[in-house]
Amino acid sequence: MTKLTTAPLTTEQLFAQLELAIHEHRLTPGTKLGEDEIASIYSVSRTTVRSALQALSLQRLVEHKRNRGAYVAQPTLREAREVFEARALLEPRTAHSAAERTTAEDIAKLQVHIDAEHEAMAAGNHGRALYLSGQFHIEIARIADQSTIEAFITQLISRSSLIVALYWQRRTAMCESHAHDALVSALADQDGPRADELMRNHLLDLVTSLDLRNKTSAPLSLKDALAQ
Amino acid sequence: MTKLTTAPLTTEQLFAQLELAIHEHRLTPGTKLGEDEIASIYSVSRTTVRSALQALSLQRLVEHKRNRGAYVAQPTLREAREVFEARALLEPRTAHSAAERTTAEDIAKLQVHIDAEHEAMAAGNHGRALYLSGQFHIEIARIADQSTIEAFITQLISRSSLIVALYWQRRTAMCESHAHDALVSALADQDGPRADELMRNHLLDLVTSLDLRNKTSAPLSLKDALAQ
DNA sequence: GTTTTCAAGATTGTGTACAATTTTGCGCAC
DNA sequence: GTGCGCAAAATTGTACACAATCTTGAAAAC
Repeated sequence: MTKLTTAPLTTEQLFAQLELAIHEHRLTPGTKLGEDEIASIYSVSRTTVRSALQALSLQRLVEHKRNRGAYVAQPTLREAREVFEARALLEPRTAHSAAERTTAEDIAKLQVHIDAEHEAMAAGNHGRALYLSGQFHIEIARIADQSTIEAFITQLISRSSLIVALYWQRRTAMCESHAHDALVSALADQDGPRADELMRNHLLDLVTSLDLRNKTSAPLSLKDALAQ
Repeated sequence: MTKLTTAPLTTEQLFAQLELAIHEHRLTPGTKLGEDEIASIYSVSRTTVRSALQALSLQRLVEHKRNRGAYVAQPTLREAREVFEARALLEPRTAHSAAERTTAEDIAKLQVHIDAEHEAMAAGNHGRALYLSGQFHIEIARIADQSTIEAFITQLISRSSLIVALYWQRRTAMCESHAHDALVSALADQDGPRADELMRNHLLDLVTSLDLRNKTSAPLSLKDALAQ
């Protein structure tokens, strides 16, 4: 997108490009990620592509089928529930910690972030809005100053993006960052318990806006349905 | 060790070998992991070695310094605290869930595990005992049937092994798997709250058996001290 | 007409070679 | 004698080439 230089991408840069594309739903679950294809698109060698794909695989963003290639991951219903259970375990407490050490700069940063979210929404760029919405949660983890938990949450956010792509029921207005506004308010007041509670409810809202009920089977990619 | 076949190792196998060596403290924090060196030891190409090292790096078991090579990670005091805070957040609840769905087979498996721990301790094989002690926690996460959280705990256990290597104060008897016995008992009774409590205390005991107090600086590797 | 088999094509997994960067050792100046 | 600088050696990062495995298509047998 914003890549105008002809300098060859490094592994980390390619990783970031692919990660962003997945976050913004330009790459949807089940999409095959052919190594030669990506290599030619970005003008890098397959070695670099493989390295980036392995990293994405360890973050559970792509699934590696032995001798069959890499595909954008398709979290099952079970995995989807697991991801949100893990988030429910980690994020409220993290928001609590974050509130207790929020600085004025943090608030300013979050406000800018939320403005960008609103802007993306207004522009109808749902992919961008979703990405920013996720980054908001990561930002809170960063404020909590817990890099280990932040890394976990980052992974969970990424996977949540895949889950949204698969199980979002369109009738609900997903990214109403109303909840984010309230969270910033709680953080500004350094009100740990309120931030905890708000985050807990926010996650519950997220889950209910998804359709995680048992379906007999939900093969969203024709290709995959035929493969079996 | 038990590698008698001349078949070339695959990436995952090499990863497992190195991971185990780190868990068992045969590789200690700060050790340089030269690519050519490992490649010749295991008779594989550097490609395979790099792949395994990248995977270990993403699990935070090795640190990759750009153009300077891979080293067995040296968690800082701060990281050490973070790891155990994350464990305190994840494991008690996971033990709670596990207790509610423990089967007879699970108990049998855990009992075998504990016996192996005792045996390794009796044999004075502390590395092995430490490894098994970690596996016990992972096994509980597996019983809880939460693969996502299990993956997180697995990583935290691995890093805990590094932390023990760095910050264990020898005067305490580390791996007294007394606590493990009690946990198995709680699981056998399907007593969730008790398992939760036991796990919480067990983790507290672990932390206090480490020396995570602030030191002005704790450069455990001469090399690293000189490098700065 | 359907099923099975086999070969050709395509794609991934691994090994090797080259380029870039860093480290290191010696020499020289001060 | 100490400090700086440059060149040689070593090590990592990337690109390329080959081997192994899987998919695909058609042809032949039933």
